[in-house]
Amino acid sequence: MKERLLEIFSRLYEKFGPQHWWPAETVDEIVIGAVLTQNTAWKNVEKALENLRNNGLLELKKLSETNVETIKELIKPAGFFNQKAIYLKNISDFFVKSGGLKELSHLDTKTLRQKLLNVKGIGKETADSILLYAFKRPIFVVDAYTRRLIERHKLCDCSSYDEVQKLFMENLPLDEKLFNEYHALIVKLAKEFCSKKPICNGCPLEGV
DNA sequence: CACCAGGAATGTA
DNA sequence: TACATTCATGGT
Repeated sequence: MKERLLEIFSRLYEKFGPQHWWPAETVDEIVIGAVLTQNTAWKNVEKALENLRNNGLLELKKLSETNVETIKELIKPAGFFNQKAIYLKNISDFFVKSGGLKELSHLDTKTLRQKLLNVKGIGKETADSILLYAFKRPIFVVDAYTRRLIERHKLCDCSSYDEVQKLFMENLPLDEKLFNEYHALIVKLAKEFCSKKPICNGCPLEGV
């Protein structure tokens, strides 16, 4: 299994090259983007991020001081704006009251993950995205694409988030750089080949 | 027109 | 634990 997972990574990396994730200028932007992209095309998230940037609100501390209605209007392009505006307030308040990135960085990964999951609006995937891309922790992010990959290539019969995550984390070195590229490459693969079609045409993973 | 996108919360059984 | 429903804009 270790060899198969590494072979898949190699093929994707050779085909697409480094993805340079997370596409953001600051850590705050990563956290905000992670919430906005929940079940939403990244293209729409970029519009919402740009609206926040143009209003000087692309910072967690700023958002914690902004009323929800204002945030709703600015993030509308990203969809689910009524919920996400509240979610952004929740995660912003959490960061502020916790002393910001610097203080939270002192916590071990398990503790930090649990604290993030306690924030309403932050589920497993969003929490792990923040841990991996904002805090640089070696956590594997599992998304819908990852599950399709597992299913189509019959890597295991697991389906739950935790089971799929364990599959990768117990069969790969716990390397933040590796997990960063791996997840980004799976998203890239899905966008290029397997988004809607059940079978990839010209998919770089043929025969794996 | 239908379907999907870098999910999560809530309710039901 | 395992599903079903709801949330909402914008691209294909």
